[in-house]
Amino acid sequence: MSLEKARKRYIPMSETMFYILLSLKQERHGYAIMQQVKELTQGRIILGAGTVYSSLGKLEGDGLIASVREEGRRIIYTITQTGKEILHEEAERISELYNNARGSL
Amino acid sequence: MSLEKARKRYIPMSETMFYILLSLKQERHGYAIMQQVKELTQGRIILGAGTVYSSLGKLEGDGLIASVREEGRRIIYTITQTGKEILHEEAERISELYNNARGSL
DNA sequence: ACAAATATATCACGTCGTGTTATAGTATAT
DNA sequence: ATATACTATAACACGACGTGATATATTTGT
Repeated sequence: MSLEKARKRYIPMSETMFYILLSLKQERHGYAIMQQVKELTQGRIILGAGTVYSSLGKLEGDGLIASVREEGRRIIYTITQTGKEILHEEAERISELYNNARGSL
Repeated sequence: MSLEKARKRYIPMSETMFYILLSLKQERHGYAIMQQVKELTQGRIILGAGTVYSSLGKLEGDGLIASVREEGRRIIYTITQTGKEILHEEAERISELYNNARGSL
């Protein structure tokens, strides 16, 4: 899939995709992502296994993440350059959203 | 639909739903919402007619907005108390998202 | 040894956003 | 006056996504 197409599909990105991508700024495997996202959101977001592994498949297929190695059953992923660019754009979108949401806090 | 069910369905809320709900803090009709959202996002979000009117139907059916009156063909909506509460929770969620996203800006 | 936690995979389901098409009134320009 | 663009709402079909459920297997703790 082209970067252009990836951009179209991933902006706006779901909260789930965003947190998975964010957690992969450091190398991690699926199960560790679940724990990291739970921690980042103080337990608000509990990702199910189905969510994590299907999301990883999509993100990898679209070139936003890549598997770097395997450790036994574990498959270790990391974010790609394309993924970083899209994450950055996503952060800008969230910033805009935040500025518009502040008045409702 | 109960408030409890509405909360479950609307958190996390889509960006589209959020902006429509936000724009209804002041009374507005569908077409005016399209323009308001375009303005709030500096042209980034252009809502299609299908998106706006189907979203208004869902939000009204779930009690987050209500039609207050009609002016010819125009149907004027406003946010309800339930809608305000959910909008507030949503703003809190976005705030958390923003704090986690800042490192990627 | 047994239970709980770790770890991945896959399927079916419902919801949502969007493009498209349709319809029609209103305002502006030529 | 008439054509064009803008305003305004409605309904449908489609694809993408998030999730729960289920299955399987390994490892760790008690």
